[in-house]
Amino acid sequence: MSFTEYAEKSLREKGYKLTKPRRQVLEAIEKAEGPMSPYDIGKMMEGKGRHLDQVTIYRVINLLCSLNLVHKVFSRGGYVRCDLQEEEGCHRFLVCRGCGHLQEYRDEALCRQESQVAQKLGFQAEHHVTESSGLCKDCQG
Amino acid sequence: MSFTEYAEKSLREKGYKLTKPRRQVLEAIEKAEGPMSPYDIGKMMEGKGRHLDQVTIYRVINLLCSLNLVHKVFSRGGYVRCDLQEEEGCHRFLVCRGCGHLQEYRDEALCRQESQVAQKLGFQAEHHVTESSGLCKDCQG
DNA sequence: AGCCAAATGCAATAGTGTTGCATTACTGCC
DNA sequence: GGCAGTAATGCAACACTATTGCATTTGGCT
Ligand SMILES: [Mn+2]
Ligand SMILES: [Mn+2]
Ligand SMILES: [Zn+2]
Ligand SMILES: [Zn+2]
Repeated sequence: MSFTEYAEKSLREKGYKLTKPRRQVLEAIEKAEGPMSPYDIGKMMEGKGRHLDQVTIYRVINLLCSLNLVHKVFSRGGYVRCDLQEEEGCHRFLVCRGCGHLQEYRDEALCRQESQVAQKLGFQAEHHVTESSGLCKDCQG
Repeated sequence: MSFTEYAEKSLREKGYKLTKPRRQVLEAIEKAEGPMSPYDIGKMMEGKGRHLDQVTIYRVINLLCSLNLVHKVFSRGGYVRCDLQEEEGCHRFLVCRGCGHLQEYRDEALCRQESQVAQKLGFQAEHHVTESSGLCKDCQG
């Protein structure tokens, strides 16, 4: 199931309407290679003759983020589609400082250890947001 | 050694000038309880009768960030002083969703494991940025 | 005191994000 | 397929975040 298909299914199941702006934003994010800002999406639409209000784009993105269908990449600015459809737990990112390549991953053991370290400090962790920077396979050596 | 003292010492040692705007920003960040935006700092100054240009505040903050004297807290917006003076490695944050309380910590084992997981994916990690959300001691139970 | 590189101030510009309210358009139902 | 009701969008306005270029000032040095 493609990203857009999965996202549309998720929206339906949760009672959200499947509107034209939502479809368009999903399509834009599906096609994009890297993180897109809401502004980028607006420009892309404009380039195709269509028009989407900035506020609408923000609202759509917020919804998608809240459903974990897209994630904000803090170290880069912008939003990317989730590549780990329906995999539970915390989704993390590897960000290559050479080529900008982004990889999403998940690791339960890491979550456990992270929560355990927090516990020692008296903190009850619920969610971990991590972005590691470094070099991807292609950019090493 | 207080935050400001340590920061001023660091700036000197690295050949940066110790200017009035830099002192003022350091003082503002030292006093602040939570993360401050550059705009917040500007308003605070204005409130005290002084005036600092926004651009200057941004430049000072960028410098302090590059020296790891302050950190940006992505999940909240805004910048906080580093509480782990001169402790090597990746500094992480625990962010309470109840009261907003912020705690900075460090854990080498966590870094090792995180880098190891990345390695398995062919990625050579150099730095980890983590913000965990959950409940602090006071906000539990 | 005087030099000068570094840093600041100012002006302009662009991107990010939010709110309120009138209008539109999905969805479910007949 | 039309209709009703609610959810979502469009628009207008606004506030905050961030960057650039250039003229001017100033901290650190001799
Ligand atoms: Mn994900
Ligand atoms: Mn720190
Ligand atoms: Zn790379
Ligand atoms: Zn708390």
